[in-house]
Amino acid sequence: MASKAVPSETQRSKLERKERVILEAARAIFVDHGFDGARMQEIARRAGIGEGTIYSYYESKAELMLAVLEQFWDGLTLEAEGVMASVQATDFFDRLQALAQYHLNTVIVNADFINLTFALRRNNSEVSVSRDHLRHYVAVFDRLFLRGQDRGELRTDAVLWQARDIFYGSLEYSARSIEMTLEDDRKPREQEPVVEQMVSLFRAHYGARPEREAADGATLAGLSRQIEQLTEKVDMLSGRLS
Amino acid sequence: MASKAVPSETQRSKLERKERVILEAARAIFVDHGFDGARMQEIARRAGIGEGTIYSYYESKAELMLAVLEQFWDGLTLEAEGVMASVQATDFFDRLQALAQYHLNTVIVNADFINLTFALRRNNSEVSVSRDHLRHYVAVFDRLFLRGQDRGELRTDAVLWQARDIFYGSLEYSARSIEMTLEDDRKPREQEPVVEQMVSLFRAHYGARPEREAADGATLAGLSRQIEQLTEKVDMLSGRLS
Amino acid sequence: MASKAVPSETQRSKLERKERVILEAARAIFVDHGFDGARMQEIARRAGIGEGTIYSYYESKAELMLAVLEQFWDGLTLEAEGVMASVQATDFFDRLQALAQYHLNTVIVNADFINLTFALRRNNSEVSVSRDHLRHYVAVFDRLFLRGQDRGELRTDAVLWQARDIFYGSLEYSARSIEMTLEDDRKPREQEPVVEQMVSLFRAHYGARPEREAADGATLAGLSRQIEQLTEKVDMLSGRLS
Amino acid sequence: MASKAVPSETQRSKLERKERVILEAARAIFVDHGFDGARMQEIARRAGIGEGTIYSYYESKAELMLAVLEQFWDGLTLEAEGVMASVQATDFFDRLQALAQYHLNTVIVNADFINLTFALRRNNSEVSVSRDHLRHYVAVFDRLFLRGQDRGELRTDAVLWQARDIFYGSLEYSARSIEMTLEDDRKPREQEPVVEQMVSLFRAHYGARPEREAADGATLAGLSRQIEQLTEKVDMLSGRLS
DNA sequence: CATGAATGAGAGTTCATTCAT
DNA sequence: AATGAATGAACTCTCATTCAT
Repeated sequence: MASKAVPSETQRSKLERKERVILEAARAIFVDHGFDGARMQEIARRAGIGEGTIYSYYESKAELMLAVLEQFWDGLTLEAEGVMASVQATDFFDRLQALAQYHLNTVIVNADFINLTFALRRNNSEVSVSRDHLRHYVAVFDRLFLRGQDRGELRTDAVLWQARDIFYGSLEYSARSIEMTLEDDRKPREQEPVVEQMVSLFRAHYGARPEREAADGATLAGLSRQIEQLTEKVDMLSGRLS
Repeated sequence: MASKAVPSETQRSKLERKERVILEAARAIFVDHGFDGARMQEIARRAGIGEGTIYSYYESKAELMLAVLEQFWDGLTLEAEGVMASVQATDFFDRLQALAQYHLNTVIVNADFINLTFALRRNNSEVSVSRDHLRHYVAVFDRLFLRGQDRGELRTDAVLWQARDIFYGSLEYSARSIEMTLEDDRKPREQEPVVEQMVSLFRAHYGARPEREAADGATLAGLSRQIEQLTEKVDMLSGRLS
Repeated sequence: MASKAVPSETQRSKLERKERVILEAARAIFVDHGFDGARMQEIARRAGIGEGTIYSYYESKAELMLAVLEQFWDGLTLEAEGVMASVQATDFFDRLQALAQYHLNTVIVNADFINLTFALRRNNSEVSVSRDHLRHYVAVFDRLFLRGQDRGELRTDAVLWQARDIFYGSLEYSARSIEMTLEDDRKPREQEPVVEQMVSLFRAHYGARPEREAADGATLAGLSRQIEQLTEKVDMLSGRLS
Repeated sequence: MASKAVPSETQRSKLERKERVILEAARAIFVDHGFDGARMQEIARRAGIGEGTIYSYYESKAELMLAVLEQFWDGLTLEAEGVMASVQATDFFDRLQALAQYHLNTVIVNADFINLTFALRRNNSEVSVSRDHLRHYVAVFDRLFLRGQDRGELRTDAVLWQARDIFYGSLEYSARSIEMTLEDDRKPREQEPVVEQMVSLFRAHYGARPEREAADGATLAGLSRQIEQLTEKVDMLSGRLS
């Protein structure tokens, strides 16, 4: 950088490439051995560089881990958005199925990192992925859900946060269960039923019901939502006062 | 002589007490710093004993961690069973609410350990809590659900594993969300709505529906409860303002 | 001791018996694992007593080792003297053969201790067997040799210390060689030839030679013995082949 | 780049020099305190390097000790061969005297290591110098002796292994005696008489006797050698059959 | 006197980080 | 900029010795 006034594009891209190589190597090693179990030497060897070189890209092991985790979550977000973009269907439930499929598989494949992200948030203040990175990921679901409501496919009185918790929570719990049965049982649990059941739960529970009693039902549901919104306002007010 | 052949009750209980002290200290330190971050010296200091003493109770750090984790999960199971035993109601949904309440709170308080349990299962084969310990815990839900089906309160075509995944998965995900809002936001998410929404999800989705007014009745009851809570909040708010 | 003015014979002998038990156990463990490799706990367990008890007999591990070593050398001396006493023959060379046989076997069986004795003399000033104990042992040879000179069986111009060095040194070196071939070779070196060659060396080199035919006689006798041994081997071989 | 692909001669020799420094320091500390008594920290301090550095040259304390011991024995072998090469005389006994002188002095100076070598072979399987290293050393004597037989200076019926055991065994035993008198006595035993007596023993006992009865003696000796060769053949035959 | 649970200093070893080349 | 040899603090675990019972 300092050696030339304007680093050529080649130099810049070279550095960026090396940074990617380091991140990739670090990711592989961190996944295999966890944060404490990973050794910088092994990461360097896998990246095909010297140990010291890592330190001209990242200040410490913790910072490297952080970069890996943030890249991981950003990657997830991009992938999830890619999945949403590539789904032809406009129907909410078809799109939900695609997202569920993607998320379930992702969680199974990357369970280590998802665990690590939250495990490290607690007892290693140095390695704490910012909430924003995590929120961006779940925002994919939020957008899908809100659009479903806008399009009249979902009940308008549905509570977003609950739907979100159910969606991600159940899938992650299922992933863990699936993985545990993989370890030594004969018949491992499959992924498809999990996805299907999730979609059918959403269809039954959050799907709009265009039937006759809609009037009364809608009235009650509407009341409920109004109350909830009011509650929220009161909460915020109370928050400001404290 | 006699003291050797038959260790007196005093001696035996002394040893057992010391073992408990060690486990308790170990648990505290492991929670604070994770497995690798925990120092045996600190555990010893907290237990008020010498470092070497730990090793006459547990062969290694890993074994100690394992004992802590298994004791933790066994404790959770016992507590959950205790909660179920102490709930007077026989109604499935009331009992479910009690269990959800307990689990949500437990998961918030002990998120560290739950994370640790699964994080260690992956990259530290030495510290791997047996599946049985984990299964015993979720069996509490399974028994409750099956009984609900037997009593005709739940649809008999419901899939147990899905219900279980939704129950535990959503609650744990919610707990994580709640905790993240606790860290630095003004208005933390509350536990009660999570529990209530979970119960009402089960009621709507898994509940047997013999009568048609049930839906309305339930909704009205729910509304009533929401209003009550809102009232309470407004009261508190006005209390603060005065 | 203090509890009664005069400890009864029973008490005294009890203590002595326990002391013997400790020494025996210590010896076994020290031989198996060396000084540093031996653990006091294992010695106590083998002696069938508590760990602390050892310390009321010996101040430290080093002192215990010292006691073991001194007892060992005293035992060797007594045994060697016993061998000398039990040999009927008065002929020097017959007696020498008995002593050589005993020493060679002893050195093979107790090589560990002999090594340990001298290894510890160097780098562990605490565990240093007094020279007297060692001298007492070799004095057995000295007396035998001097008597042989007195009786006119040995040249009077022979140098005692050289004869002694050759006797003990060669036998110990042979023992080491024999042991090394024992480890993994098919055909281990035997003890008998070593003893015989030692005796014949002494006969030839230190024996008084009054008669001239003695040389021939001795040679012929040697040939006769060699032929006998060969016959025996051939017999055994032909036995196996049949 | 160039520095990586081809480590300059300077770099290579630097590493080799450091390795020598470590070995030298380790040797000094091991000699002073024995294997278990030696502290890695002290070795590092003496070598003027950090503790961890040792471990990039040797995997463990045991491996370091092994390297020290093997270097020691290889060094002895080279020195002994050097002594043999530098002796002008072709006469067997002159050459033997040189070797005896060298060995006796070596054994006195390095008694620690020789003891350690064999002490560790027993109760520490990790630190066991290969038999080959030890055999190479004694092969110096074997070659000298066989050449003496070829040149007609030594009796052809002499048994090599006995001569070897006597040579090395006596000298080592003498060394030990000399050392023990050094410790606190007024008049220490000297080295020269030991060497001289050893040479004169060989001259008298193994030297060829060109005197008159040579005819008869030779015949008898020849018979003896024939028998011995036959014995050896029978042994080999028996070895093959087992 | 005998015990063995408790101790804690000290051992070998690891590995993130530094820095001379 | 890149390297990897060097570092040494910090780790887990051992075990001779002590001492309350």
